[in-house]
Order: sequence, then structure tokens, then C-alpha cells
Amino acid sequence: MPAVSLRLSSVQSANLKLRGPVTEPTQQEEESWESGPIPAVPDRLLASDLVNEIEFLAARARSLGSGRANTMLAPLDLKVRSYSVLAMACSDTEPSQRELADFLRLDPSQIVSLVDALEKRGLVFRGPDPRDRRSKVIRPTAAGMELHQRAAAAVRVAEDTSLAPLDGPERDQLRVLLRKIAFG
Amino acid sequence: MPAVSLRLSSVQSANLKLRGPVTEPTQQEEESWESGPIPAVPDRLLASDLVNEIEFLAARARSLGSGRANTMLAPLDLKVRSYSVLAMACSDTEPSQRELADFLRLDPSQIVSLVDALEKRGLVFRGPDPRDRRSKVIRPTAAGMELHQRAAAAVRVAEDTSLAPLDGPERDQLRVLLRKIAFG
DNA sequence: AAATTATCATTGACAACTTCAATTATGTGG
DNA sequence: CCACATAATTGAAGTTGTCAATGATAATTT
Repeated sequence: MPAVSLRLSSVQSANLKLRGPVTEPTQQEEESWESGPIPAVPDRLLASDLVNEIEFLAARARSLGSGRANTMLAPLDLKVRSYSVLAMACSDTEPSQRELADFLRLDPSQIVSLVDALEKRGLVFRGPDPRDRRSKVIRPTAAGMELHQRAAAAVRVAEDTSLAPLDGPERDQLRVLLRKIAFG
Repeated sequence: MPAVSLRLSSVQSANLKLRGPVTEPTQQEEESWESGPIPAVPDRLLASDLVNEIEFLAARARSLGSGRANTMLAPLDLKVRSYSVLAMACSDTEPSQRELADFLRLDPSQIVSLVDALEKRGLVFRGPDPRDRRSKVIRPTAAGMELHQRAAAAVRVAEDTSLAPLDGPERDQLRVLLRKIAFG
């Protein structure tokens, strides 16, 4: 039973603000409540060249997606950043902080803060790196693995919401294409 | 004569920092100098579940892309943000500031700052909105349109670099998929 | 048409994030 | 051993994100 499709009613309605004169009931009957709280961009703007630039599309998609993910993660006291670090710690890849910085494209000092916070909550700890005593491998605690389970579920729901306009094969294809440009 | 493929030698080498013991010359012969300054993520980390999450992939892709775009725009004293506003002003969509905020997913107050800066440089101005005297339509000056031309070319080069791993049809498909999730 | 309520642009405050330089401990190559 | 590079950390700037309040104008209600 895959691909859950929750309703998110409370979350979405919280984000929804009516705006504009609303002279006539425009053509937003099908979209607005089903696909998510996308803040109603006038069709007129979609004629701009910007909507063809990957840079812009990726930024907008990420903004929408991370907004939803943050909302879903908030009850767990996580954000996409801290979730990412926790998820990497819970993977079996045994990442060092430097590797996390490169992987997540954050400054090493940001990793320090993120790991500090997670460590203070008893979710991860800095283990020794047998090959290099300078570096520290981020590992999960039992509590960390448990929270990660729940957080991953929340992220899946957020992702499912973000990907609502795409069918299964399209989602797979998007993943493949993004992986290519995100790595090499 | 489409799809320019510049070399970016100076730009890229500026971003390149050697790191790590470099015990053996790993398999980065083909990639590192051709496709861009992607900071060498160990293959081991690619086994994590995170690389399948759209949220993460979009964030990483955007980070790489906007980094390149910002680098290319820097000589013109623009960033992706100010470029986006300028580009919208130069489109024939006559956007108000509120519309720009929704479209670019920025707070209205951020639009004020961006427009202020562009206006101070004589690139755009706030025109009246015939339909609503509260709102202001952002329009380009002659200098703004001229700079936009050059900026758009720079962004195309950056995008071409970011999309290097994809062939033509793949790029089109990515655009289509991203447009679907970026709008509805 | 007067009152009420909402929206637009703007300002200002504050939190969060980004980027950099400097430091200490450790690793690498000569 | 020495010179140099890198990992984690700290702290300081600079930038961006988020929010609340305000004055002008618009829409809605009575």
C-alpha cells in the first residue's frame, strides 16, 4: 500500500490567505485545495521567460517543497536541515562532518551547529574516525534512529504533496534527472 | 547558433579547492574540470536514502545552480534575486510588487528592497497601476533592458553549465516536470 | 454613502542562514 | 623533522527570512 495521500487540511488552511479583489470566481476551482497551498500566481506572469529557466524553477520548487517539509517536520522539532543531518547519521554511510558539509552543501561551521543541536537532544553523537583522528563520524543514538523513522515518514508525506502533479513514472524521471545535475 | 559552451576557466578554478589526502588519483578524471566545480562527494554517501528525496535533490541542484549563476552575474552587479526581478520587469507581464512576491516566493518587504536597489541604479521604476492605485507596476528603463540582455546571456551560460550532464530532450523534460511542481 | 474589513507597499525589528578568517589538532610529503 | 594541507571549531560580518505595524486605497456590508 504505497504512496499515501493525506489531506493536510489543517496545515494547508493555516497557510491560506485570501487575497485580491476576487471580483469573479476565477478558474481555481480544481487546483487550490487539492494540490497544495500554492499562492495563486496570475496566469499572466507565466508568460515570462523566467518560467523556462531551470534556476528559477528549481528555486521555486525547492521553496514550495521545503516549506511543506518544514511544516510536517515542525511537530518533531526538526527542519529540513537538521533532518538531513539526522538522516545521514542514520544511513549506514558513516559520514564525517566534512563529508556532510560537501554533501549538503553547507559550510563546515554550519554542520557543527547542526550536530551540536542534535547531539544536545541525544539524537546523534560524534564517534571517532579510525582512519583520521581529526575527523568525527556522526552516528545515531537509539532515540535518533527512532525519531528518524517518524521524520522520514513526515518527509514522505510532504514529498508526496509536492509531487502531486506528477504521476509515478514522472516522479521517477524527475528523480533521475535531478540526481544527474545534483551530482555529476 | 544556440547553446553556447564557454569554458569558465577562471571562474571555476577560483572555486576549486584541493582537499583531502588524495592518496590515489580517483576516478574524477573526466568530470571535475569539464562539468563544473562540484565538490567531490565520496561515492559511499550516494548510498544514503537522502539521494532519492526530491527535497534534498532540488536543494542541492539549486545550490549548485544559483552558485554558478551568481558567479556569472557578479560582473554585472546582479544576483539571482535581483536578476529575477529585473527579468520580470523586462517581461511584458507588467507585474506588481505583490505579484512578484508570490511569483518569486519572497516576502513583500524583500521585493521592496530589491526594487529599491534596482531603481537606485536606474534599471527599473515603479509605474502606476491603472486598476489599483495602491499597487505599483515594476517597469524597466532603457538601461535596465540593456543590462537584462547581458544578464540573461550570463544566466544561459550558467544554466548550460548546470545542465551539462543532460542532453537536449532531458533538459526539456526536466523543465516540464519542474514547471508542473513549481506551479500547479 | 458610511462603516467595516481587506489588500498593497513600506518600514523596522528580529531570527536564521551564509560566508570568512583564525585557531588547534592532526595528517601528508619531502 | 619540517613545511604544508586538512578536520573541526569559534566568532564575526553580512545576507536573507519572517513578522508585525502603518498609511493609503479598495472591496464589502449595512
